[in-house]
Amino acid sequence: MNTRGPYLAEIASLMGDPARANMLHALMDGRALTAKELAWIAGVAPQTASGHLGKLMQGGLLAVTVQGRHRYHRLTGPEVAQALEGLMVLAGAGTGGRRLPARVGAELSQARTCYDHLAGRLGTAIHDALVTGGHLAVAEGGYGLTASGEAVFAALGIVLPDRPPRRALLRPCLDWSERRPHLAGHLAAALACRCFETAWVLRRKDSRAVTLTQGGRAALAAALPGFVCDAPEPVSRERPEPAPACA
Amino acid sequence: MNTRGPYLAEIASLMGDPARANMLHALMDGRALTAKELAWIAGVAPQTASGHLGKLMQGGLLAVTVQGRHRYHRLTGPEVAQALEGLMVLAGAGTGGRRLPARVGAELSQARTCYDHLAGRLGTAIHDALVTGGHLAVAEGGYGLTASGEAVFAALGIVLPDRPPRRALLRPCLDWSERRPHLAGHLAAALACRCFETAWVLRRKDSRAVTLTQGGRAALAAALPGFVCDAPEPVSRERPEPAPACA
DNA sequence: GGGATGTTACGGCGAGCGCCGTAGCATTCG
DNA sequence: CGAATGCTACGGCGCTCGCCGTAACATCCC
Repeated sequence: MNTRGPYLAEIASLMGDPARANMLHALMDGRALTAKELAWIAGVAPQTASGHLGKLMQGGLLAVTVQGRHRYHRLTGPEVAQALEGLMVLAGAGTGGRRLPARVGAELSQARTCYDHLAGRLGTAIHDALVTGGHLAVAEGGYGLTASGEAVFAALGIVLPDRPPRRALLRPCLDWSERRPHLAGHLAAALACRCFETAWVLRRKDSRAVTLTQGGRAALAAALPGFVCDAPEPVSRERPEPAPACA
Repeated sequence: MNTRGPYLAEIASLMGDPARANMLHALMDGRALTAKELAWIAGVAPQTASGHLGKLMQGGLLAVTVQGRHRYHRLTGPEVAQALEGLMVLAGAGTGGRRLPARVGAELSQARTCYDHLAGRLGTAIHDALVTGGHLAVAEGGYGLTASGEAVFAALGIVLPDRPPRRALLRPCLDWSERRPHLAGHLAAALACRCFETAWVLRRKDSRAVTLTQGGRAALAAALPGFVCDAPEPVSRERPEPAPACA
């Protein structure tokens, strides 16, 4: 008989409430937010949000770090983000595609963060350039780097871990807007981090959408021959944040 | 603001009902079942099941093919199975691991089907042997084969498609029980199909668990040096089905 | 054609749960 | 210390939705 269904339903129903789904979606960029921020994002009162957050924590989807009178909530790990992405692939295809409100959809699918790495056309462009350049090798739990690949990351100013990290070095992650893989994993996170540090890529406020600057485009193309990303300069309605701290 | 949350919640809540989750879980082996069978699996009356199936179809998760007075329901595609697997990774980790009822869990995590390919320890063993043998190459939308890899599949009696199929040739898929990747994609499906044809692997009744026979172990090891799978011969409580038809 | 089977449509019952108001606890700041 | 802020606990309201009984329709078998 079917013994796993109930557990599956337990997790899915946690994500199946609009308020909770909004919260989880907002946390997919890997940052930690307070209960009040999440309440605002979900469009409910703080008391309601508190209840939701409790359930999500009990379900193991969220972890919390207390800092003074603030409680910062974050996804417990990349698996959670990946599960959410898997659902968004279906939500995007949904009843037949055209469900993204035009502008927001365009910005998000152009370039965004996915948990702690880059996604959207930008993310898949990086993936494709590394693939066609022969910089990736199939390794135990995902991708590894060839010699030329190590050179590319060195040129980008990213130091490779001397010991293989617990988390996979690089790993494909299905992009819900492009329906093709982008790169996740330790190095993908390091790359995203580097991009924010150097202001090659800028975060936007209240959105997972990000912006590739002209400098960033040049820097990536220099270190990574074959990189092309059609992302246009932003119309800059709301000005992007200055390079934020990078944990 | 957050515009994708609602769509995400819509899909997740479809999976968030125990009855529907059981149905989806049962369909993850890629076969098509009738409404009555699904009703029995979910433990509800046929009328109730009909309602659930209607919702799942409207949500785009299920497709139906009518055959006489029977209506066969199946997942609309591998994306659905992958989204479900993503959730099962979380459900397995859940509140802390030990949630699988011992025996069923052991059988399922030993070897099972995942939509249309092999998973569990068997699936990851095949993946690992191909990786360490250097038979896989990173390709556009997933993995490709090296020359030696093509030889392996030829030795297994699998003909490679002469034109690249729409679906990725090979693609890693996170295994919820092993928490490591196994192989999905066109060739993985072909391999599973071949395994059932030749009775290298036998399906079990009413379960996604499968059994690697001695002959299968020998055949895989012969074509794929480095393949080791600790799967024991089954205790054979319920005898496995004879090799079923393979679409 | 008549009965059996598989499936869907409708309606009412009941429970679960999301929502917020009030209240209480911890932390920070003036 | 007292006020303000962030968050959680509790309780009641209201609505949704899962469930099944009855009924209707289509298909198959004899």
